[in-house]
Amino acid sequence: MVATKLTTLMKKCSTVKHAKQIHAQIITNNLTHLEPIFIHRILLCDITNYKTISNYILSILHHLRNPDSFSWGCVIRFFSQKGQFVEAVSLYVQMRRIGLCPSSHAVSSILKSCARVEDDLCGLLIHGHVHKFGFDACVYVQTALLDLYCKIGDVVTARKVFDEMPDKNVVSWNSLLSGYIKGGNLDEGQRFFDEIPLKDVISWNCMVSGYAKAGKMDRACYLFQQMPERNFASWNTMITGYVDCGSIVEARELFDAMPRRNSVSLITMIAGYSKSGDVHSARELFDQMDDKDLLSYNAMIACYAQSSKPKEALDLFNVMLKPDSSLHPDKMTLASVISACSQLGNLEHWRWIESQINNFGIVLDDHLATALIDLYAKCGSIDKAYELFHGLRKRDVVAYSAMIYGCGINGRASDAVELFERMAGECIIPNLVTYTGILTAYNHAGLAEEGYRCFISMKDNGIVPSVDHYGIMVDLLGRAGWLDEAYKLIMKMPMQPNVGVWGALLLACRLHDNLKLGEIAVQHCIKLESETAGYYSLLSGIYATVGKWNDAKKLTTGVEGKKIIKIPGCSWTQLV
DNA sequence: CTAGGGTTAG
Repeated sequence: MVATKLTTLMKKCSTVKHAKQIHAQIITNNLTHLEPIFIHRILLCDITNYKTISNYILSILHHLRNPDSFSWGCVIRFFSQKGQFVEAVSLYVQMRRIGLCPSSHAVSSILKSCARVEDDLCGLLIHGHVHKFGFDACVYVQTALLDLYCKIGDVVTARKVFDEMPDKNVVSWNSLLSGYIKGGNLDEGQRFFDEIPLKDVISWNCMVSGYAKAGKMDRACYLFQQMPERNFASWNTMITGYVDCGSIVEARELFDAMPRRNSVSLITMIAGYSKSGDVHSARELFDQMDDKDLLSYNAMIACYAQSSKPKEALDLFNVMLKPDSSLHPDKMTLASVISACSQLGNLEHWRWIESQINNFGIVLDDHLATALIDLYAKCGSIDKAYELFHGLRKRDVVAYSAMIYGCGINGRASDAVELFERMAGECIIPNLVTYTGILTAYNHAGLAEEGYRCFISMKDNGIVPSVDHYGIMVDLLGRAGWLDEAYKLIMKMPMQPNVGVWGALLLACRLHDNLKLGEIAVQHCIKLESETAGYYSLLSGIYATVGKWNDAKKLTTGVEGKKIIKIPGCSWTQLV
């Protein structure tokens, strides 16, 4: 019997090529009545190339002589499961236009799609269909409905749906539990969790995840230990929890204690090490991965970019692009790569990045555009940066900060101030980075008084200046010749001044030939950093200017070479 | 229904 044989083959089918062969045989044997079943089977295929298979599935659907509710339902479920939610919704609309009644597959899938894109309007419309087409007793549809209400934040209605369900399975319980947890209602969640008649591993994971996300690791750990069974997600949730509250050591202990690890475990640890600044350990784990996927590369490249290692980030990006790797970079990859490029501040990278974006068909979103704004601004093309900035869908604190800093380093202080004020007008609270930008702008323009006023106003926004902000201020006051004020500011610092702060004062002393403060500054500089040649050179410069030739000579004897120190708020300054 | 990734400074 050909039909039986083909059905068996379809069950085993796992590639597009194979599916097409079977499909051809169905056509030649005139077995088109099998096609709805065929679609159902192919949906079970585990095929990695979603794009190709999506188009193929659609072409089958459109070539069916009589596509019925079942066929449509299968296809809609396929798109929903593959994360193509918008496509799924559009297919549902098409199906309704033909006048077909939706199957339970179609309705539950479309509810899931609405939930994922948080489209409450479409969701409410489908809620009507649930009654209209008689799915009040279908546990799948009802569960999808209650999950939709959880996802759009309406737990009360979700509870109502739940209470009216004639049948409930563990997924229904878990969905509502997840709704309570997501809404931050841990106590209510715990009470509900205790009521679940047959808890599965997901019920437990959900509860553990709730405590972990709230930073209550003690409670999460207590539950974790009581779990009757654990899967990858259980362990990975705990690791994420420890990483998020900065306990990288505990995270690692758990990671090592896992009976088996998957790529999520490794990526979570890599991101954790990245956050704690341990690039070496991150790379060690990355190298241990057998099959590195896109997300592993993204995590490692991001780690380098965030740890001021742009060169390494770009090197790894190039490894990823090797012809045999078949990995296709996405927005996440490019965001880190752009960040790396702008750290290098090299104009050549600009064109290269643009070609990469085009090559890989990456569509700019606000995140990526913000990274590009930074790149353009650092390359001195403030107009291009502005162009992108105006094109943003939503301008957040990061975008404003990048733009303000960009104006600052390009000597456009008035633009920076205007942006800063417009930002306040939009009720966006500036953060530490924003103040670094605006103070840098004042510094570059030599606007000491305005800069100082801005610095003082930081506390109005509840921002505590960091040591770097003090560095910029000392530089700003010092360059303006207000050396005593700069020194007083250092004395009032609530934290230990670093070499950047004292270096800025020393530089200002050289600029204005202030020997008294210069000697103090240089003492602190050499105490904080043993490489002292540059500091002594500066001091000897002051001695020379004020005519103390002997002191100058004493200092310069044995001192050779140049020293580069970093003064926050200004560019790399080479001191001779 | 549970677990992993991006942008601003230094």
